[in-house]
Amino acid sequence: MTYLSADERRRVIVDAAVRVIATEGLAGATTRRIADQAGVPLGTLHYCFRNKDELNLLILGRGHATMLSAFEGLDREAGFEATVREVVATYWRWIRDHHGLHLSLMELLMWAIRNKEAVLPGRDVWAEVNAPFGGDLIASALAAAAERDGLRTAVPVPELARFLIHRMDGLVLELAETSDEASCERQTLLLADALVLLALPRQGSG
Amino acid sequence: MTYLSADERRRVIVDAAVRVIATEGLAGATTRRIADQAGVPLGTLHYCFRNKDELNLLILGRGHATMLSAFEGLDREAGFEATVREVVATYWRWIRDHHGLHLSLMELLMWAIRNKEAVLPGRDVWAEVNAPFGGDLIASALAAAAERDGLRTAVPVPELARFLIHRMDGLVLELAETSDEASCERQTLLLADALVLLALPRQGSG
DNA sequence: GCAAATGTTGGTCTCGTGACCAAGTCATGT
DNA sequence: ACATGACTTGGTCACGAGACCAACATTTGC
Repeated sequence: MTYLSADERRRVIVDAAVRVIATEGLAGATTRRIADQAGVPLGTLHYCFRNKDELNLLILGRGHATMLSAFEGLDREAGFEATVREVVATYWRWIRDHHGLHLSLMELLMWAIRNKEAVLPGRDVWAEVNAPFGGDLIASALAAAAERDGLRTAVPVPELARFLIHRMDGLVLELAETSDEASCERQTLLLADALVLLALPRQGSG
Repeated sequence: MTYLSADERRRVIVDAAVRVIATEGLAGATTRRIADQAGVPLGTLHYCFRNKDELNLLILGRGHATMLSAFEGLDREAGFEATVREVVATYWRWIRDHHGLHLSLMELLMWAIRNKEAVLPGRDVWAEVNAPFGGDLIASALAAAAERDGLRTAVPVPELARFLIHRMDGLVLELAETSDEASCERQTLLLADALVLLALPRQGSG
């Protein structure tokens, strides 16, 4: 095994861990299996990480970062409706192509929620792990698009972003349960429609 | 310990298991803890259930049944919009008041998905566990309400029902992550609005 | 080119925990 | 009193986490 800096080695192990957890689930992602997948002895793993909690958090971070990268190709010139549809479609494609991983990230998220205090005493797991992703990227993309259109949305953009993100969370379960890609894809179209309708100023109310 | 029929004993244990899983999570719901909570020795638990998988499935079923009962008071005379809002509000109240349980049910669901073949070889976990709940109850309530209004929805009612159910799934995570009830409640209002907008026949398209 | 720091190996040990089972005991109806 | 079903006890077996270690390899600074 080649010589790597501890940082590089950590990267390699976390990558392997992401692979393991995507296929085996959180419960099946034992330190031994991860070490095995990374091609390093167990001792190395304990040399690189204080404990499994630390590793888990890094997996969560890496997973979200991977997801983030799916949104890099977003068209930053498009109008509001086009942007909504593009974000939803991109998100959907990512889930479809990585649903094992996304499911596991949800398991990890639940784990983090349940072990908040033990894992990150006093800190806000959610804000730390997710805000850079959902909170910023999607909300700001939508806000910028709305601004380009001179659109003052009927519902605040951050609320629309959360609506989008968490409907997609539901979709992960839906896909895992039914394995019906066509139906799930139809749901994403529905979601895009809904977001557009919610955003447009309405006749009836303010 | 009093003598009970095996069926009664099973009921008691499943009840205890639901309590344990709601507070400790799936990983923390060990046979020992469950037996402890039920006030029976560990052996009794293995006397009553073939194995833990069987118990898990029963917990899942009980959890969903509990949830089902929240919808018993639905107004079966109301129109479409009122029914949508009532279903969403009822669902939301249940989640808010039982979010530990709902979170655990999602963990169990993931477990069932990952162990499909081992647990229910050949059978469809999802259809068996969830269809009686979401698929039937909510979809049929909405369909009946639409019919009362003479409303031919722009989107098929079953799709609206799935949209509703899985947006609520996302909400469970959202609530667990943020603990921000007010924000989550606003999201439910948004969801109801979206469903109504999606259902109404639109000007632009067919 | 040498020494010190850093990373690697592979193995072992303990500790806790989890699922599960076999053989026994007890209650209850007949 | 005795058969049967209901429960108890005490254990087995497997496995994961985490810690430790002693020798070995590779860099890096000097």
